[in-house]
Amino acid sequence: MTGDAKVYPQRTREVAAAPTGPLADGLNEAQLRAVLHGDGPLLIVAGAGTGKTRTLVHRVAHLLERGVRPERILLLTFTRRAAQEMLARAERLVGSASRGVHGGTFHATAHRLLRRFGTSAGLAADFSIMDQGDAVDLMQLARSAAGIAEAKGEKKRFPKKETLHYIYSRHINTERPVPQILSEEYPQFVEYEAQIMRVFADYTVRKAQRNLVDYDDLLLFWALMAESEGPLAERLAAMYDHVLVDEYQDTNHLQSRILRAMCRTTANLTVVGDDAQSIYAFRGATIRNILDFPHHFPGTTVVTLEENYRSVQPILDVTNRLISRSEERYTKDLFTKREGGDRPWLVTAHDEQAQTRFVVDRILDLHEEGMPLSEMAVLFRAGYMSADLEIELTARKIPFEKWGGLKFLEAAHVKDVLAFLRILENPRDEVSWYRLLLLLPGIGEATARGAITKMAELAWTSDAFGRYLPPPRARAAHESLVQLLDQLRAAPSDRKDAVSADIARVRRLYDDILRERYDRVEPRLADLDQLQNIAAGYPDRGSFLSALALEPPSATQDIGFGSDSEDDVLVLSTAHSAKGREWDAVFVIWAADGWFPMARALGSDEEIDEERRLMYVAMTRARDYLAVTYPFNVYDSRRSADYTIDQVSRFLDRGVRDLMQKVVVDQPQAPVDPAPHVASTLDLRAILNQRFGGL
DNA sequence: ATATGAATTGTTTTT
DNA sequence: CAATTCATAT
Repeated sequence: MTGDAKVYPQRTREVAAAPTGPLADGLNEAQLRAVLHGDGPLLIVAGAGTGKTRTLVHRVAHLLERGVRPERILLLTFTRRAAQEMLARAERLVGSASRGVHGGTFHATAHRLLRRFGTSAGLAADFSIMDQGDAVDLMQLARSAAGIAEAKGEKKRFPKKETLHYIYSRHINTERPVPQILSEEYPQFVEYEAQIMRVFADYTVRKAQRNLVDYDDLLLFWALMAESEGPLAERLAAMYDHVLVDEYQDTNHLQSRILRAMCRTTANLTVVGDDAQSIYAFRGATIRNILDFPHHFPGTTVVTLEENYRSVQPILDVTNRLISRSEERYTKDLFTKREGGDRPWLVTAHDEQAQTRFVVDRILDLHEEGMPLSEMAVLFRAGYMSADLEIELTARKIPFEKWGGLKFLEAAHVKDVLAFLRILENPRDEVSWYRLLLLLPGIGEATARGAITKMAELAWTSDAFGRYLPPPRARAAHESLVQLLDQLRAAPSDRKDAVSADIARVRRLYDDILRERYDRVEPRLADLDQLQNIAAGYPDRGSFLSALALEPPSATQDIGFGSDSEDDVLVLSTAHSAKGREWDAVFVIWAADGWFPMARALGSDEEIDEERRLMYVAMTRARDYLAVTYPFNVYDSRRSADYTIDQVSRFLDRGVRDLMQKVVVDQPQAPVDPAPHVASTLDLRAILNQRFGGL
């Protein structure tokens, strides 16, 4: 590739992907060393755009050609999408021989293993998986059951359910004791240590009683099984001859324990990662994993990939300097043979609207020059920051797709419907019962609790709810729910669209409830239609629910049905969701201090470093064109009626800025005539007030 | 005990 | 800005 103008064939994505051909073809010396590495631990330190995925794919292909059976290879990736993409590319190299390679996320793999071996480790076979929201709900039940004496007048400082869950999750994922987490991160809660521990104990008991497994359990149970003594652990360790892990910098301590246990006999572990792109510390990930890898696995071969195939040199100059401000890292200085290219732009916009206008105008310019929309992306720190842009794009009829925003599985109405399916699958699912009962007219907290207690007494048999006697005002609702559940249980489950049909039945009852409870009814109903479509792709309720918990379809477009009318779409994405992707042109917006880095992520040096790496990830997504923008005046709704003057992000310090071209965008066209001042005695408010007697 | 309406509040990132 | 929490009426 050169810096010359590109020719865009219909489907650029394929062209941008790896050149295929004979195995060794098109690989540089370092990549080849990694691919051909024999047995034993291998650490590939791969900078952004250095062909990390390609190397991993080729290595899988190489192992297969060496005669390793596909089902004895485990490929762990960060997202399911990444796994699929790699396996597809491997297939292009070696054909169908690659089918059968096990691939997926840590969580999905844990799930598979637990379904298969969990019963030998004392786990009930039909457990359900809780997503984060469910876990928080359950934590709330434990929290209120603990009867924390929250003196009314006093500032009740006991942590909220979300915080409790977060602390619990950190404890599992980072393996630090709870008291330590409290004293280091939540000193204000140290005094509640005893109660917090009690809530956690109760939470754990509830999970067991209700046959529920949360995300953290998936990893924890896998680790415990694999590390145990005896035949089960041996079986697990003998399952795979080779384990390969992508994005290793984003794994946590628990995950590294799992890997050590799974590879204890062969030590055939390959990990790929870039410490400079570690952006998941909030989830317990630690760059110690990648920095200490050679120590954990004696005899490790380290291969460093430094040649960048993605970006033009001026972009690399900027990103190299940006990341050089980080402290501890494997030093890599990325270089490229790609010539030409413009220096990245640093755009100071007068305000948010000017920023939006600049981005949209540039996108249209580039598009007119022949760049497809699908080769451009706009990146930002947090989902809500694209709101203004989305409005403008819609107005100008530019098709776009948003990643990592609102997930419709988290929408209340979708969770409501799923609650029905869940109690069918797992009648003991207290969280879902509770949610569902509260939906019914005439049933509130107290009644719901009573019903659940009664059902527990009746040992959760399928007719337990029918035998519960509701108070008179809830009669009708109880009756119709009993009927619905009977119908659902009686429905044939072997039909192809059984799950979808279940949802349709649920909606005969639920749609009316929805209309009552929520506004913006139409889009919500559309979501439910969408849910039915997704469900049609699954053979049965159980697999549908598990899949949903582990791989939520990220955008509605993700779902594959109907709405892919547009082929050439612009991508809007959070920096997190953009990881691992690349585009010809990238816009990083809201690069103002307090927004990127976010104000609330500035607590410690570690957090600031992580924010810097996040910006590094965002900027290194660009191949040919990069623009970083920030608005100067921002209307801050929190302080009423005042503008704040924003500073450019602290990461774009003097040295970094020197490598960029500075552009200032004012208000090029005056926006809609700002209220022509006409003297008038008309007072609209007063007129309206008089109408109602002038209160 | 529930339902409804008002106030408030706090707002990342994801498996 | 929406979702949660809080207070009040039924």
